[in-house]
Amino acid sequence: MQHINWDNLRYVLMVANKGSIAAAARELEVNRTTVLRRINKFQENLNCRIFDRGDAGYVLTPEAEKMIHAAREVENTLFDMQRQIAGHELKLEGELRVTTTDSFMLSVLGPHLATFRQKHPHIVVDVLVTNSLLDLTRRDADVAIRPTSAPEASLVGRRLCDVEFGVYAVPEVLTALEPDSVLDARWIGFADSLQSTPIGSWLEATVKQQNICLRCDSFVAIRIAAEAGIGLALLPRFLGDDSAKLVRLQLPVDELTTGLWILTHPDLVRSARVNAFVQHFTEALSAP
Amino acid sequence: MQHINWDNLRYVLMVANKGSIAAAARELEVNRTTVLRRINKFQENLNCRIFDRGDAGYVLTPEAEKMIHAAREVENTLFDMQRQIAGHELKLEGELRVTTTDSFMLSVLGPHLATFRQKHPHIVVDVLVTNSLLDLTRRDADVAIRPTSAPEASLVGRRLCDVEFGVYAVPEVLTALEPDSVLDARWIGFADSLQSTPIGSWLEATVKQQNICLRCDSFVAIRIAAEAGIGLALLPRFLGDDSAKLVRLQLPVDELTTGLWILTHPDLVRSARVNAFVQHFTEALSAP
DNA sequence: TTAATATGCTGCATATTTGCAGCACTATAG
DNA sequence: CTATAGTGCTGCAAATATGCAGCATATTAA
Repeated sequence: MQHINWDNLRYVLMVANKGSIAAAARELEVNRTTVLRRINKFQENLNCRIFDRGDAGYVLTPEAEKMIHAAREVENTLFDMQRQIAGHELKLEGELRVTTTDSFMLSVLGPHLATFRQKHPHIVVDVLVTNSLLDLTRRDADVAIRPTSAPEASLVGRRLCDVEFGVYAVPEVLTALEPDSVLDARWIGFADSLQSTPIGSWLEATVKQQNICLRCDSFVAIRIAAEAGIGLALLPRFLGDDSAKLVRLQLPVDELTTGLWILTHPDLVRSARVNAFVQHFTEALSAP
Repeated sequence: MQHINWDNLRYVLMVANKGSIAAAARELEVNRTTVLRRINKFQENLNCRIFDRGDAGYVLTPEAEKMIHAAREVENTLFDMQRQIAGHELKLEGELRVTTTDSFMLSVLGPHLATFRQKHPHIVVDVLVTNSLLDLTRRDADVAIRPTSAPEASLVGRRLCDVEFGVYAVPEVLTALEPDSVLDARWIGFADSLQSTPIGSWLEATVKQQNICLRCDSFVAIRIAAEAGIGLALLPRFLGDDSAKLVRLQLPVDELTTGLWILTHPDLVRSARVNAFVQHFTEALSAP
């Protein structure tokens, strides 16, 4: 009996998740051919057809559903295991993965990463700047710094500071405004992960859909668009006030003030590296 | 972050089970160096020391205990999965693993394997002749043919026929016997898996320990030893009666009559191959 | 004591896996 | 319609994993 290669299971699961060899290969950061061959080898060893060819990739056979369920169990067990191990790591050295958005990278993390590096020269920080949410459960990242009104219950962390918002535009846009017609003007909206935040909800409730003329998933990009005169923009004040071209409107949006949080997985709270990082940024950014 | 190779987990688990690189390599049927390198790679990627050097191999570090527990869970999940898949295999082709002892191979399976092969030419039967018990849960084998008074509750199967026993010896040994001193004579005893059977218990209760001058884990080997004049032997009648050199004693051992069973795992009862095999041998061997 | 057997580990040769380039096919946009 | 972008798949070259031989050390048996 031929042993199945357990590592091929990881590939099978990714193809099942992503729906195609090519997409799975991108996620796994290997060549497409590798994924194809491993899938075929796995099916051959197991003597079981897991995938059928679909229009745009691979679809699971009905009989493989249970198998994928088992594979997911295995994956969860192994992620748990890895977090447990990482959570007990007491050395102030090695890799630490931190995720945040481009805007907070620009404004918040940049200066303090240098001081952290000076204090802990043997910790290698991988900063993952992305405007989509990385999954701390799956070890996509060890620490997340992001704004949220209510952190996920499964994570632990602390509030670093408040992020205040303001509505901004270039003077040309403001001049063209009719009195009391701010909400009928052209606005820059939110895409993807920004859409499902409280500020995204606010904008959706406040501005008519046809008045949204552009959507971005990044505050930096929104600022650039606003500076180009595309429309009104709701921005964190640290970004808007910092622009030489933008003027802030006297539109009260205090209720949108949001906490900036530093979060990690409960399994990682005892990790020396994670602790060092959280402590450093808490001290650097906390309100007095 | 470096992905851990899930297949290395299989190696880690085997080293944990066997206690040394060398023993694990034998079990996994790979070179020792391969095991060593995979262990080291796994520890390096996980940044966690799993094993310490012991006097005679590798011992688990205390912090790795939880990890091994998780690995065992993974293993069980994957064995379950494989059995589920194999259990739904409807083709009368491919590999089938059958385990039995050398004595039943000689006397029972041999002739009927040929007729099975004629009937099902696309099923490849791997016969695992061993006097130790293979684990059907772990897929060491798909079907077991062995004598037992009570099959394991977790397995399913049927009773093929009765195996009657008799006490045998060569005439020279019988001539040297004092009257009514059979139980004080020299006997050939049972080793390993035969020891913990009802016949093993009977012999232990019936013959004094100092009168056991040899132990074997195989009835074929016991017959050979008896034919060499070493002592008295308790043998299945199909083996003893078939010997030109051995004489059967008029010692009543009817209560030792044991069922010969064909067993499989519940997950495999719907497999076409398993069913074909079980049916064939049931018909061939069942009492009328 | 010596010899044999077991263990882990290192360096070189061989085998296997992976990446790359390209092909065929399908769907979409201009 | 053509061009582009996406998909899966095949064959060759490069990279990686594995096996083999041998060394060092420890244990056991004669």
